[in-house]
Amino acid sequence: MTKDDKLTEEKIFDAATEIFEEKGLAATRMQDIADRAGINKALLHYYFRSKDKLFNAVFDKLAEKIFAKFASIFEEDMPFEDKIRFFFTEHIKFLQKNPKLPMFIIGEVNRSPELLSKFLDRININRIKEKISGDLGDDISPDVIPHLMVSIISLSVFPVAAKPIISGILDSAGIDYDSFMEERIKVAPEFVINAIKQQQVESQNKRK
Amino acid sequence: MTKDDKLTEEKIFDAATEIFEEKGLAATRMQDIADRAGINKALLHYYFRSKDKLFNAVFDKLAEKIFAKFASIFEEDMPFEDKIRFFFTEHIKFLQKNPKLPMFIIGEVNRSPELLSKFLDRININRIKEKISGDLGDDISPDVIPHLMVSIISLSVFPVAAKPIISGILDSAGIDYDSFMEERIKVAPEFVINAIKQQQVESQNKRK
DNA sequence: GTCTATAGAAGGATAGAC
DNA sequence: GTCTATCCTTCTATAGAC
Repeated sequence: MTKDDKLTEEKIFDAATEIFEEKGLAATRMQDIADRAGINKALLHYYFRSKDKLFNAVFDKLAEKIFAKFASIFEEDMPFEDKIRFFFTEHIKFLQKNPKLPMFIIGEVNRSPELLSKFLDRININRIKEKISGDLGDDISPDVIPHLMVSIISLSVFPVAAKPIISGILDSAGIDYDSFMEERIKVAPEFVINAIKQQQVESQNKRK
Repeated sequence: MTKDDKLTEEKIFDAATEIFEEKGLAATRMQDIADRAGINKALLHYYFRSKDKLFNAVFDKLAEKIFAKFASIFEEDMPFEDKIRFFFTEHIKFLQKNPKLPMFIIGEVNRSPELLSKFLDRININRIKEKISGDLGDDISPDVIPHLMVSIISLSVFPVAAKPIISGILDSAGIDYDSFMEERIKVAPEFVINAIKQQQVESQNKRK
């Protein structure tokens, strides 16, 4: 494979990534990808054979991207409250740079759930669960740890995934979406930390 | 319009609703709608002229449906903590009955943001903001009320919108999705209530 | 109002020249 | 490796018989 091959293949792959991420598989046209890549439609098939194969290559790459950060963050060696703050900072900043990514992944997995297998093995939920459980001590029941995890993800992903709607509603109240998300980097972790603290307080009161 | 007209038009509309909600505009085929309605493809055009017009009729109906409950819940006359509990109970139960609805709305609005105008006027965020502000008193800054609202919506909608992914991840940890969501009706409101309580405690400590 | 048949457009994929 | 031209399937939409 010569250097030029590589360049063309990359141009196609990058263009496909942008358009698939934006529109999803069903609404994407091979012609649009060719146009954005600045090459001919036939070349798409020369390099990737079919629309499906090109899509799968793109999906793999993007699934890799979105789950790369996840697991590692809670492995860090720092106080739990700082982990929460660190997570929201890193995660929201990442999502701001890749605002279309969550909806793309959720939408396509929704359409064909077999795509799940492509990244499920990347996530060891029990490992994370134990980590958090160890951090939080006996005042938090292990049964609510999965809820805590889902809550944290919901709080950081949803406002980005539903950006057009949230943005529209905020706008109607005179609030700028971007400023709102900047605030959120601070507000969201404190929300979570407060909920956990209060839970611990109540749990200790009961024991007395 | 005779009685039979009405029946056929409804059959088409209902079939279209199911399929659009499931697959979205781009992936939906008129033939699939005709098949599910048990009638001929030509009839779709007889009653709704074009795919786009049929889609818009369906979208209007579904947008109406998902936002109907929203505003009213916080108008209820009860203690704030009960409002939170009431909201999650009602909202999660509603979403369990309509699991495809959030992704449909978010996905289609994402694709063409002009759809937003169809329901934005239904939501008076400042009205809700004032209600909540009144309920919470001075210990919660008015600036964080929008964050609180977005957090509440995130916590209830996201786990349903991302059902295939959440379900898959939970499954790999031996947790059943439906049981998880039943728990969530109780866990999520307590999470929010705890966060607010702790916030109020800290705010009062500062003042002393 | 409902059907069959078909027009007409769009999109994925391939053949073949260079 | 890249292009033009074209095939073939799929899909929306309409014409016209009943």
